[in-house]
Amino acid sequence: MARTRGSHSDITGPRVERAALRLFAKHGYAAVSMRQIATEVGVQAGALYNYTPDKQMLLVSLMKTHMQDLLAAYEAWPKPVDPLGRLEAFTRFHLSFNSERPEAVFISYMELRNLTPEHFNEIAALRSRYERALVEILEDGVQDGIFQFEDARVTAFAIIGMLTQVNTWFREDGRLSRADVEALYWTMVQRLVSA
Amino acid sequence: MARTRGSHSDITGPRVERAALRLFAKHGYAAVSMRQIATEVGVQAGALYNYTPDKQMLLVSLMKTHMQDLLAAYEAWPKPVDPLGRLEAFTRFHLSFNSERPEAVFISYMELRNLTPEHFNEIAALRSRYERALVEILEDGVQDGIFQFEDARVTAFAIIGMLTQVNTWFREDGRLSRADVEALYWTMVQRLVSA
DNA sequence: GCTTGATCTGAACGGGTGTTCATATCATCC
DNA sequence: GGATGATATGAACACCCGTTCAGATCAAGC
Repeated sequence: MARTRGSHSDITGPRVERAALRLFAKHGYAAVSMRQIATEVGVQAGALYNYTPDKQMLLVSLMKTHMQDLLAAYEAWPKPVDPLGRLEAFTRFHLSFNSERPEAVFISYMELRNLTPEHFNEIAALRSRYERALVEILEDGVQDGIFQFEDARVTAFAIIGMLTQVNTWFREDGRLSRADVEALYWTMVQRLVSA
Repeated sequence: MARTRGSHSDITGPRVERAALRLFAKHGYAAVSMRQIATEVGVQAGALYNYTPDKQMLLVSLMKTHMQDLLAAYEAWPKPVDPLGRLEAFTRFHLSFNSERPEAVFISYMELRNLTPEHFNEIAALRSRYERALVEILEDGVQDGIFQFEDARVTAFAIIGMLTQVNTWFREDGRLSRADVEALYWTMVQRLVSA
């Protein structure tokens, strides 16, 4: 038998990506086989190669898409002009965006080591564009005299580190709502930088 | 031929662990084969089974050892009695301990998903003992009136998140020394909690 | 309703996987 | 110096891997 229900390129393609995302996040890139992904999609392993040249590019595509989505969404996020408002926007954006796609966030951090150097550099460049956005906010705030700290880059790393860590413990049905968490972290971010 | 150079149980054992630690950290548990570990040790794959019942237990053993080392080292670390001094001790201990064994830290965070539920719970219990130590410092400081924040557990997570993240960017030969980093982060931790 | 092209199957490829075990080697003790 | 036990080899086991491809199937266009 061949396939039993017709042509579904535009349906199968996204399903392959979602299955790969889910399985890579759960078990790790190396631990997931093409046959497992195919089974989740409801297809034979060979059919996956209509949608990706190989397994590696499936991972690269997921990570690249995620980083590009991150940058695009951040650019589209409403931002005030004053540094304090921009810092609040960054904080809330980061928490909100990351909480909505924990699997992609996890993969994009965790599977960097499974990339070839070229792909790694590509992803790293996207990531550092995002980090630089925060550094610029911090530097602007210092010039305005409303922020104060010793090292903008380290402070930016600290902020991103503490915000990203939320995904490791936050649960939808837990003690705190998303709004609670946003409020708590925005308070902490302010403490970290306020003059 | 059999082995060519005699009995080395007490030498080979640690070498197996070190090789596994290095390779798991670099490529991920699932991506590393027993034959790769054996090659790094300079032995055939079968010989590894003199030192571990299977591959899974090799990982579990590394993670458990790391977490136990962490707790033991923290208990042995000199600690003042006042909350502020204890918080500084915790901060400096965490940075110092983690910077000395980045591979074990990485594995213990990254490979949790490759553990069976029982082993996962065992490791998670050790980890939360460590986290609870920080929470207690924070709560004591609030009672003394020298700390102030809205939620001790979230603050503890934030602190640990930002401290642990250092390992992702710190380089021995970078712009900042370990002492620089310790000082910067101790300042930031104080800002996060001071009344 | 026939053709075309996209999509999928199913089998096959060479090679790698974790693990076991009979056998060989060697350090140590008597 | 011969026996013993710990340690290592190397081959084998059954199975899974990513990838390829000829051929089957089906939707859409004429």
